[in-house]
Amino acid sequence: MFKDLDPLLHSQLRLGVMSILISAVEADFVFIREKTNSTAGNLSVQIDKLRDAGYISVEKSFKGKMPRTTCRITPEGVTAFEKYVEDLNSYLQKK
Amino acid sequence: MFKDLDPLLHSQLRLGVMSILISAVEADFVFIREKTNSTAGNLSVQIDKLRDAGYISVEKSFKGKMPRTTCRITPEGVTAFEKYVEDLNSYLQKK
DNA sequence: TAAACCAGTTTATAATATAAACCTAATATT
DNA sequence: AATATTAGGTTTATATTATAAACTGGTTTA
Repeated sequence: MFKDLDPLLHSQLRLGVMSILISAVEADFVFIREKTNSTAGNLSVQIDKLRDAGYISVEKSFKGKMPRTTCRITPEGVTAFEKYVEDLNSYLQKK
Repeated sequence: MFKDLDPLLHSQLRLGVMSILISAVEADFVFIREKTNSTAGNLSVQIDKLRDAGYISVEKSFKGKMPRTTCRITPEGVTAFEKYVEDLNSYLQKK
């Protein structure tokens, strides 16, 4: 009846990160932090988890002299996100 | 950009319980346990939380000699569920 | 009458999310 | 030129949550 929901995606902040990345080519740390209204510490941890799962790739570079962290969704991330959305539908059928 | 998700509903098991109850007049403990494929202990805890929040009502009776726990969704529960589904949509927009 | 079973509850533990504290370097202030 | 402030994070500690294990009270079966 109900599909198991990917626990990595069933988290408000990680889902927000994935939601941003699925509709953008890339997004940097500060942009994501602002859009998700999260703290840097929490975002840092959640980005690590998404990267460890292979759902996103993370690239560190410099914008001028300042560090910059850029995230992109991977093909596996796209697949996982789409599956999550589909699985979620098993819970949301209206009466 | 993203709506905060009601933490009480953003839980696989509690969402499953609410999903069952929104489309049924009532459902008993055993039925819910089977449909959600959960353990009795976990379900007991999650049902308490939903009841404490006023999202469901819980009635204890006997079916013959055996105890029976029947759950129903409350109007507040319906409202909360509908809001959750709507808020969730802010995360699920497809590219 | 003992063993197994049903319908749960309580409690302990594991997992997770979040915030607080910290780090390194750049820029602005006195 | 020192000192404070800001930027862009990371690490670590704590609070919350989910889950499983153990237990309770009663019932049915052998």
